[in-house]
Amino acid sequence: MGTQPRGPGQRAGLDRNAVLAAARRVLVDRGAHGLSMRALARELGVAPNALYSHVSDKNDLWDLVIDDVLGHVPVPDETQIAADPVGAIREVMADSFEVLVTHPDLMPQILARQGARGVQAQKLGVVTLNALAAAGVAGDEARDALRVLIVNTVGFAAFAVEDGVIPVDEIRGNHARSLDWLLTGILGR
Amino acid sequence: MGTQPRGPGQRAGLDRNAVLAAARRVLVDRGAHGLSMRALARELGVAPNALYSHVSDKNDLWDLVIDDVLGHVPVPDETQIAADPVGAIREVMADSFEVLVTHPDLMPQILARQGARGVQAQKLGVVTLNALAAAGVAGDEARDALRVLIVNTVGFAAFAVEDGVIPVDEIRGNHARSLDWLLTGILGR
DNA sequence: ACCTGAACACCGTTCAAGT
DNA sequence: ACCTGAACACCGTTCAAGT
Repeated sequence: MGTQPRGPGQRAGLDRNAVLAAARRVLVDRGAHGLSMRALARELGVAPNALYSHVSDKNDLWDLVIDDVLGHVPVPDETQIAADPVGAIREVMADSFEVLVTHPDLMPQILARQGARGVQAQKLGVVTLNALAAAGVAGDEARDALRVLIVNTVGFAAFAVEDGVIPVDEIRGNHARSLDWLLTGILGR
Repeated sequence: MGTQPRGPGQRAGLDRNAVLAAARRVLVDRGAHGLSMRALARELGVAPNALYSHVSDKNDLWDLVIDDVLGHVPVPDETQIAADPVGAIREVMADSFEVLVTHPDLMPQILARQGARGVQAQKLGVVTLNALAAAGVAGDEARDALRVLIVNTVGFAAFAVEDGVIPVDEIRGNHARSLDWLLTGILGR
């Protein structure tokens, strides 16, 4: 729409939030594979290196994007956890799977950074630990259980590659059953 | 060692096996991240595009490398499976974890191709299904169980990134415990 | 502080040509 | 059939300079 090219020193009016918003758009349009610094700059109508004023590097961008995605997972409230802790755990994991499976090509990055350390990720971790405690699982066992549940859910989401031979419905079913099995084991029958 | 540069038409004496062997070397030296077509060509003292005579593309190379890695997992024999099927399952998964954790940065690729379809991968799948059958799990349930066990094992191996804050020993412990829980659930207490 | 231009050291892959 | 040279369309990141 007639955006004039800028010379050196002319501002584009970017900030960390605008960069994230653009990253979201590139992510849904071109997938995680297509989310490059240069493609992101193109989306913003900006020189590639301009991004480094708002993001320290691509790793920082990944952290931003991943926690943004995890922010879409609904968090069960305390009364719900108290009423049905096991149901709450099942729900968090099922909801997480649904959100994660939207971007299966993003999951490798999540696993490779050991489950994401962002604000949203930690929030999900805390409520799951609370639910486990309410279900009678605490201490080392709870930490183990949380990690197993995360690896399982992220792993199945990663398993659901776009051009995959296996339909997502089937993988969703696998994930649900794995949840049953894990909870049986964790809760000690 | 005085290797003369070749002109067009001069053979380098490559074959699919030599390419794989070089890929193995690059993989241990520079990691999965450093295993590029160009780096592989450099290792072989050959032009980058020369590889396309022995490998259809990089995806094909990944398939080759992944199945090669999986080939290092010891396969339990039939008598062992018959004697202690559950122990055999536990052993295959633990052994797989040990082999896979050697190249944690390779695991994202494995998950993204839905568990590897190579010869070695299928062999491991068949013996695990046999062990499940011997333990009384068959049909759909066995197929589900196999997939859950694979996702869990590959997922934990992916979780063990090199520069990770979490030591491998701890992740190995998590994996062992997750195996217990899963088997408890799968075998119906 | 926020941006551009130019550059560096990379990628995967294709196409034409040589033997 | 197996290889090289050259090229195309990309990467992430840094450095100097402009306002």
